[in-house]
Amino acid sequence: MPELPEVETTRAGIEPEILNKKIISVTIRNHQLRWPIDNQLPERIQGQSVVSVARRAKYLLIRLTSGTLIIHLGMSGSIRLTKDYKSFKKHDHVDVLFEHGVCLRFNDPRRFGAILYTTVPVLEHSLLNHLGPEPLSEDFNTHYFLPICQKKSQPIKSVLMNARLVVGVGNIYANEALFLSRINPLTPANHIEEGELRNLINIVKKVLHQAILQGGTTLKDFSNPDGKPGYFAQELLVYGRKGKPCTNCETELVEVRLQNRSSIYCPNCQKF
DNA sequence: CGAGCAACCTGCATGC
DNA sequence: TGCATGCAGGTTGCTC
Repeated sequence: MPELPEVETTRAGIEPEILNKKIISVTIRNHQLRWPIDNQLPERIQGQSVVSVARRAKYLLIRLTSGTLIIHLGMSGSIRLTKDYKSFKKHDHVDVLFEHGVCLRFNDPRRFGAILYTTVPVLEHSLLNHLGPEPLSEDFNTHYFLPICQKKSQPIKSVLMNARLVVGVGNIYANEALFLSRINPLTPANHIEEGELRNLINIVKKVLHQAILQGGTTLKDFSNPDGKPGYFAQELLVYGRKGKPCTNCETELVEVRLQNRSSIYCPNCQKF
Protein backbone atom coordinates (compact mmCIF):
# COMPACT_ATOMS: atom_id res chain seq x y z
CA MET A 1 0.00 0.00 0.00
CA PRO A 2 -0.21 3.31 0.01
CA GLU A 3 2.09 5.90 1.24
CA LEU A 4 1.74 9.41 -0.08
CA PRO A 5 3.18 8.70 -3.56
CA GLU A 6 0.77 5.82 -4.08
CA VAL A 7 -2.20 7.93 -3.01
CA GLU A 8 -1.05 10.77 -5.27
CA THR A 9 -0.64 8.33 -8.15
CA THR A 10 -4.18 7.14 -7.53
CA ARG A 11 -5.49 10.70 -7.37
CA ALA A 12 -3.84 11.70 -10.61
CA GLY A 13 -5.08 8.53 -12.27
CA ILE A 14 -8.74 8.90 -11.40
CA GLU A 15 -9.25 12.66 -11.62
CA PRO A 16 -9.37 13.01 -15.42
CA GLU A 17 -11.67 10.00 -15.72
CA ILE A 18 -14.36 11.12 -13.29
CA LEU A 19 -14.13 14.93 -13.27
CA ASN A 20 -17.56 16.52 -13.84
CA LYS A 21 -19.17 13.08 -14.12
CA LYS A 22 -22.39 12.29 -12.31
CA ILE A 23 -22.75 9.40 -9.87
CA ILE A 24 -25.49 7.01 -10.94
CA SER A 25 -25.34 4.43 -8.17
CA VAL A 26 -23.25 3.02 -5.34
CA THR A 27 -22.86 -0.66 -4.48
CA ILE A 28 -21.53 -1.64 -1.06
CA ARG A 29 -20.70 -5.34 -0.75
CA ASN A 30 -19.02 -5.05 2.64
CA HIS A 31 -19.65 -2.19 5.04
CA GLN A 32 -17.05 -3.28 7.56
CA LEU A 33 -14.04 -1.13 6.87
CA ARG A 34 -12.08 0.70 9.54
CA TRP A 35 -15.33 2.41 10.36
CA PRO A 36 -18.57 0.92 9.06
CA ILE A 37 -19.74 2.65 5.89
CA ASP A 38 -22.83 4.75 6.48
CA ASN A 39 -25.90 2.91 5.19
CA GLN A 40 -27.21 6.12 3.74
CA LEU A 41 -24.04 6.97 1.82
CA PRO A 42 -25.40 5.77 -1.55
CA GLU A 43 -28.52 7.89 -1.45
CA ARG A 44 -26.57 10.89 -0.14
CA ILE A 45 -24.11 11.00 -3.05
CA GLN A 46 -26.21 9.63 -5.87
CA GLY A 47 -26.96 12.29 -8.49
CA GLN A 48 -23.99 14.45 -7.45
CA SER A 49 -21.12 15.26 -9.78
CA VAL A 50 -17.38 15.30 -9.14
CA VAL A 51 -16.02 18.81 -8.74
CA SER A 52 -12.38 17.83 -8.09
CA VAL A 53 -10.21 15.02 -6.83
CA ALA A 54 -7.76 16.26 -4.21
CA ARG A 55 -5.44 14.75 -1.65
CA ARG A 56 -4.58 15.72 1.94
CA ALA A 57 -1.95 13.54 3.60
CA LYS A 58 -2.91 10.00 2.57
CA TYR A 59 -6.60 10.86 2.26
CA LEU A 60 -8.22 11.09 -1.15
CA LEU A 61 -10.83 13.82 -1.23
CA ILE A 62 -13.43 13.48 -3.96
CA ARG A 63 -15.27 16.77 -3.86
CA LEU A 64 -18.85 16.50 -5.02
CA THR A 65 -21.43 19.14 -5.80
CA SER A 66 -22.48 19.46 -2.17
CA GLY A 67 -20.08 17.44 -0.02
CA THR A 68 -16.87 15.41 -0.04
CA LEU A 69 -16.14 11.72 -0.21
CA ILE A 70 -13.15 10.96 2.04
CA ILE A 71 -11.29 7.78 1.12
CA HIS A 72 -8.32 6.26 2.92
CA LEU A 73 -6.54 3.21 1.53
CA GLY A 74 -5.24 1.94 4.87
CA MET A 75 -2.52 -0.69 4.55
CA SER A 76 -3.83 -2.71 1.64
CA GLY A 77 -6.46 -0.65 -0.14
CA SER A 78 -6.50 0.29 -3.78
CA ILE A 79 -8.79 1.98 -6.25
CA ARG A 80 -9.26 0.94 -9.81
CA LEU A 81 -11.41 2.20 -12.61
CA THR A 82 -13.23 -0.37 -14.69
CA LYS A 83 -15.99 -0.55 -17.24
CA ASP A 84 -16.49 -4.23 -16.57
CA TYR A 85 -18.28 -3.67 -13.28
CA LYS A 86 -20.55 -6.67 -13.44
CA SER A 87 -17.85 -9.11 -12.42
CA PHE A 88 -16.01 -8.50 -9.18
CA LYS A 89 -13.34 -10.16 -7.10
CA LYS A 90 -12.76 -10.91 -3.47
CA HIS A 91 -12.37 -7.75 -1.37
CA ASP A 92 -13.99 -5.50 -4.00
CA HIS A 93 -16.02 -3.82 -1.26
CA VAL A 94 -17.44 -0.70 -2.90
CA ASP A 95 -18.35 0.40 -6.44
CA VAL A 96 -19.26 3.93 -7.44
CA LEU A 97 -20.81 3.92 -10.88
CA PHE A 98 -20.74 7.03 -13.07
CA GLU A 99 -22.99 8.19 -15.87
CA HIS A 100 -20.44 7.39 -18.60
CA GLY A 101 -20.17 3.74 -17.58
CA VAL A 102 -16.97 4.03 -15.56
CA CYS A 103 -16.93 2.32 -12.19
CA LEU A 104 -14.64 3.43 -9.38
CA ARG A 105 -13.92 0.29 -7.39
CA PHE A 106 -12.47 0.13 -3.87
CA ASN A 107 -10.64 -3.09 -2.99
CA ASP A 108 -9.09 -3.64 0.44
CA PRO A 109 -8.17 -7.11 1.76
CA ARG A 110 -7.31 -5.99 5.29
CA ARG A 111 -10.12 -3.46 5.54
CA PHE A 112 -8.06 -0.86 7.40
CA GLY A 113 -9.23 1.66 4.82
CA ALA A 114 -12.19 3.97 5.12
CA ILE A 115 -14.88 5.65 3.05
CA LEU A 116 -16.86 8.52 4.53
CA TYR A 117 -19.05 11.26 3.20
CA THR A 118 -19.14 14.67 4.85
CA THR A 119 -20.82 17.98 4.16
CA VAL A 120 -18.69 19.99 6.59
CA PRO A 121 -15.72 21.91 5.10
CA VAL A 122 -13.56 18.87 4.61
CA LEU A 123 -10.32 20.20 6.08
CA GLU A 124 -12.21 20.83 9.30
CA HIS A 125 -13.28 17.20 9.51
CA SER A 126 -11.99 15.51 12.65
CA LEU A 127 -9.81 13.16 10.59
CA LEU A 128 -8.04 16.04 8.88
CA ASN A 129 -8.06 19.03 11.18
CA HIS A 130 -5.05 18.06 13.27
CA LEU A 131 -2.71 17.18 10.42
CA GLY A 132 0.72 18.74 9.94
CA PRO A 133 1.96 20.33 6.71
CA GLU A 134 2.28 18.50 3.42
CA PRO A 135 5.87 17.33 3.01
CA LEU A 136 6.06 18.58 -0.57
CA SER A 137 4.79 22.03 0.29
CA GLU A 138 6.85 25.10 1.18
CA ASP A 139 5.41 24.87 4.68
CA PHE A 140 7.60 21.87 5.46
CA ASN A 141 10.92 23.64 5.98
CA THR A 142 13.70 24.00 8.52
CA HIS A 143 12.17 27.09 10.07
CA TYR A 144 9.08 25.03 10.90
CA PHE A 145 10.65 21.68 11.72
CA LEU A 146 13.79 22.61 13.68
CA PRO A 147 12.01 23.98 16.77
CA ILE A 148 9.75 20.95 16.78
CA CYS A 149 12.68 18.54 16.69
CA GLN A 150 14.51 20.50 19.37
CA LYS A 151 11.66 19.79 21.76
CA LYS A 152 11.60 16.04 21.13
CA SER A 153 13.89 13.39 22.54
CA GLN A 154 12.09 10.69 20.55
CA PRO A 155 13.91 8.95 17.70
CA ILE A 156 13.92 11.08 14.56
CA LYS A 157 12.13 8.35 12.63
CA SER A 158 9.16 8.49 15.01
CA VAL A 159 9.02 12.27 14.65
CA LEU A 160 9.16 12.03 10.87
CA MET A 161 6.28 9.56 10.88
CA ASN A 162 4.07 11.60 13.23
CA ALA A 163 1.26 12.99 11.07
CA ARG A 164 0.61 15.82 13.51
CA LEU A 165 4.06 17.15 12.68
CA VAL A 166 4.35 16.33 8.99
CA VAL A 167 2.06 14.10 6.95
CA GLY A 168 2.66 11.49 4.32
CA VAL A 169 6.00 10.03 5.40
CA GLY A 170 5.29 6.35 5.92
CA ASN A 171 7.58 3.52 6.87
CA ILE A 172 9.13 2.89 3.47
CA TYR A 173 10.05 6.47 2.72
CA ALA A 174 11.13 7.24 6.29
CA ASN A 175 13.64 4.39 6.05
CA GLU A 176 14.85 5.50 2.64
CA ALA A 177 15.15 9.19 3.49
CA LEU A 178 17.11 8.49 6.68
CA PHE A 179 19.52 6.24 4.80
CA LEU A 180 20.08 8.84 2.10
CA SER A 181 20.62 11.47 4.82
CA ARG A 182 23.03 9.16 6.69
CA ILE A 183 21.03 9.65 9.88
CA ASN A 184 20.47 6.73 12.25
CA PRO A 185 16.72 6.22 12.75
CA LEU A 186 17.24 6.01 16.52
CA THR A 187 18.92 9.41 16.78
CA PRO A 188 16.99 11.58 19.24
CA ALA A 189 15.37 14.35 17.23
CA ASN A 190 16.87 17.02 19.47
CA HIS A 191 20.39 15.80 18.68
CA ILE A 192 20.07 16.63 15.01
CA GLU A 193 21.81 19.80 13.95
CA GLU A 194 20.24 22.43 11.75
CA GLY A 195 22.26 21.61 8.64
CA GLU A 196 21.56 17.91 8.97
CA LEU A 197 17.86 18.58 9.39
CA ARG A 198 17.78 20.87 6.38
CA ASN A 199 19.36 18.08 4.38
CA LEU A 200 16.89 15.51 5.71
CA ILE A 201 13.92 17.69 4.81
CA ASN A 202 15.23 18.14 1.27
CA ILE A 203 15.81 14.42 0.91
CA VAL A 204 12.31 13.58 2.16
CA LYS A 205 10.93 15.85 -0.54
CA LYS A 206 13.23 14.40 -3.17
CA VAL A 207 12.38 10.78 -2.33
CA LEU A 208 8.63 11.39 -2.31
CA HIS A 209 8.80 13.38 -5.51
CA GLN A 210 10.88 10.71 -7.22
CA ALA A 211 8.47 7.98 -6.09
CA ILE A 212 5.52 9.92 -7.51
CA LEU A 213 7.31 10.20 -10.83
CA GLN A 214 7.79 6.42 -10.82
CA GLY A 215 4.12 5.78 -10.09
CA GLY A 216 4.62 4.70 -6.50
CA THR A 217 6.05 1.58 -4.93
CA THR A 218 4.43 -1.73 -5.75
CA LEU A 219 5.10 -4.28 -3.04
CA LYS A 220 2.24 -6.72 -2.88
CA ASP A 221 -1.07 -5.36 -3.85
CA PHE A 222 -0.68 -1.80 -4.98
CA SER A 223 -1.42 -0.85 -8.55
CA ASN A 224 -2.49 2.33 -10.29
CA PRO A 225 -6.11 2.88 -11.17
CA ASP A 226 -5.40 1.52 -14.64
CA GLY A 227 -3.91 -1.65 -13.18
CA LYS A 228 -0.26 -0.92 -13.84
CA PRO A 229 2.29 -1.35 -11.06
CA GLY A 230 4.60 1.35 -9.69
CA TYR A 231 8.29 1.07 -10.30
CA PHE A 232 9.84 2.64 -7.23
CA ALA A 233 10.41 -0.73 -5.52
CA GLN A 234 13.39 -1.28 -7.79
CA GLU A 235 15.04 1.74 -6.23
CA LEU A 236 14.60 0.91 -2.56
CA LEU A 237 17.99 1.03 -0.87
CA VAL A 238 17.19 -0.20 2.65
CA TYR A 239 13.50 -1.02 3.02
CA GLY A 240 13.06 -4.80 2.78
CA ARG A 241 16.83 -5.33 2.55
CA LYS A 242 17.65 -6.46 6.10
CA GLY A 243 20.83 -8.58 6.12
CA LYS A 244 21.80 -7.47 2.63
CA PRO A 245 24.85 -5.33 1.88
CA CYS A 246 24.63 -1.56 2.08
CA THR A 247 24.66 -0.17 -1.44
CA ASN A 248 27.21 2.39 -0.28
CA CYS A 249 29.73 0.46 1.87
CA GLU A 250 28.70 -3.24 1.71
CA THR A 251 28.14 -3.42 5.49
CA GLU A 252 25.25 -5.72 6.39
CA LEU A 253 22.03 -3.76 6.91
CA VAL A 254 20.43 -4.28 10.31
CA GLU A 255 16.93 -3.90 11.74
CA VAL A 256 15.59 -2.21 14.84
CA ARG A 257 11.92 -2.00 15.69
CA LEU A 258 10.51 1.42 16.43
CA GLN A 259 6.85 1.74 17.41
CA ASN A 260 6.65 -1.85 16.26
CA ARG A 261 7.65 -0.86 12.73
CA SER A 262 10.72 -2.30 11.08
CA SER A 263 13.53 0.15 10.60
CA ILE A 264 16.39 -0.94 8.39
CA TYR A 265 19.65 0.98 8.37
CA CYS A 266 23.36 0.71 7.73
CA PRO A 267 25.25 0.72 11.06
CA ASN A 268 28.31 2.10 9.29
CA CYS A 269 26.80 4.87 7.15
CA GLN A 270 24.10 5.86 9.64
CA LYS A 271 26.13 6.36 12.81
CA PHE A 272 24.51 7.71 15.92
C1' DC B 1 0.46 16.59 28.50
C1' DG B 2 3.66 13.12 25.68
C1' DA B 3 5.06 8.45 24.78
C1' DG B 4 4.15 3.66 24.01
C1' DC B 5 1.46 0.21 22.34
C1' DA B 6 -2.88 -2.60 21.39
C1' DA B 7 -6.24 -2.84 18.13
C1' DC B 8 -8.44 -3.19 13.62
C1' DC B 9 -7.99 -7.57 9.39
C1' DT B 10 -6.35 -10.81 5.71
C1' DG B 11 -2.66 -12.96 3.20
C1' DC B 12 1.69 -14.69 2.78
C1' DA B 13 6.28 -16.64 4.09
C1' DT B 14 8.55 -19.50 7.25
C1' DG B 15 9.40 -23.27 10.27
C1' DC B 16 8.18 -27.44 12.72
C1' DT C 1 0.65 -31.52 3.77
C1' DG C 2 -0.99 -29.07 7.76
C1' DC C 3 -0.79 -26.07 11.38
C1' DA C 4 1.17 -22.30 14.22
C1' DT C 5 3.62 -18.15 14.20
C1' DG C 6 5.00 -13.72 12.80
C1' DC C 7 5.01 -10.02 9.75
C1' DA C 8 3.11 -6.40 6.31
C1' DG C 9 2.35 -0.05 3.28
C1' DG C 10 -1.59 3.16 8.59
C1' DT C 11 -3.88 5.45 12.17
C1' DT C 12 -6.88 5.90 16.19
C1' DG C 13 -7.49 5.69 20.80
C1' DC C 14 -6.32 3.52 24.96
C1' DT C 15 -3.17 3.36 29.14
C1' DC C 16 0.62 4.93 31.81
